[in-house]
Amino acid sequence: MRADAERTVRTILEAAEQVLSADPAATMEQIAEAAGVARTTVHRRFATRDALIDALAAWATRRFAEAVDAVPVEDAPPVVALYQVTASVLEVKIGWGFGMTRASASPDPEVARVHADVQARCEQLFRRARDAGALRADTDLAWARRVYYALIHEASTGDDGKEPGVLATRVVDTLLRGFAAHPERAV
Amino acid sequence: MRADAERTVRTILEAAEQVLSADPAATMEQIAEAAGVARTTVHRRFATRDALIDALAAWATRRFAEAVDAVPVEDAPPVVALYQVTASVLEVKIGWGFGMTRASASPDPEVARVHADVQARCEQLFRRARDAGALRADTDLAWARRVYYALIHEASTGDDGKEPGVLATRVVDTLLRGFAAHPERAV
DNA sequence: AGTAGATGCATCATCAATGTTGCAAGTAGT
DNA sequence: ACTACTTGCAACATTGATGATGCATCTACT
Repeated sequence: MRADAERTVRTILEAAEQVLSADPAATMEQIAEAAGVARTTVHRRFATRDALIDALAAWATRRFAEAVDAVPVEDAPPVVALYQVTASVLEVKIGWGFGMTRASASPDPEVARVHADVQARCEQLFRRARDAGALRADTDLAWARRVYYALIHEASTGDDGKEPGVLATRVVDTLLRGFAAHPERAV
Repeated sequence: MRADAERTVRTILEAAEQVLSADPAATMEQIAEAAGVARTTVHRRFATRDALIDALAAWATRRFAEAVDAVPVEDAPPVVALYQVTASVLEVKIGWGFGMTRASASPDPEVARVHADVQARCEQLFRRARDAGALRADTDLAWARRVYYALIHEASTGDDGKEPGVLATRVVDTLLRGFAAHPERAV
């Protein structure tokens, strides 16, 4: 593939993530328009709509895996690692958008594997944090992970323009402390 | 309208909420199937797909408004009121699903008004909580509200079968305290 | 400069979803 | 029991999205 074609593919995928996360029923036309290319070009690169979506899932998964891999999780205290992972993930602008939600159902087993792998790393990180005493001993890890995902999603879709570091601080801070002034006697 | 027709409309709306929140691009056929009626019946009750979606937004908004109105927010300490509102909202099984996300963009000004009203009550509740010292003084109310919505959404879409009270406890607890064992020195 | 590859544009076929209608069978409310 | 309403079913027209193709133009790489 020529270099300009490679760029086009990336542009289309980014536009697709953007458009589809806003409206999962968006048409190829809308995606093409957002990418600034003709609709036929999209079809030349991705045979069918499903093929585009699968490619998007694979792409988003790869980017997230890279973001997570970039952090030496094992070498830092759990909470520090959590912050670094969060910042790294938020660095990837695509948000916890359309591509990621489809990754687990991808027909490509490799994609599903990578996605499950990232999920497992996340789970593991929370377990370490709990075992290290950073999280309460009775923490429901599945619930904690879901809340973590939701917070990342909120942070990534909200007011943009903020530094990833600032957003990561907000996410981790909220995840750990909540909003109460006196948490120990909140409930 | 006859009583059985009234039931059918409700069944369709509930099925639509269920199906569309799982897949916003779902077809009328899928909705009809989920409702256990013929597709033509859906079209008889809702002239167009948009009409169905608008009706769904109106219906969901009304149910949420009722759930919020059922709580005497002013008569209780903010945190207690927050818990009660949460439980009341979670009682309404539809989750923070498809209907609610469309309510703010509804063509019916009355629906938009009610939706904005609920939002304002929520905002107000958080402000009271902050002013009363229950939330930290530097709390970003918009962020807190978004996190609150996200938590309700997660709680309502997760493992079902749990009592609304249990879920509400989990939501409010997470919102206020987070997961840290020692919040005061978490960050 | 030359060539293979890439894009835009116009056009076409196909298909699935939408929306409509008529009719027969069933049911709520009197 | 009667009637008006409701539903299911089958058939149909319409529309919009999808996907394919041929051709002219342009551009990246050698």
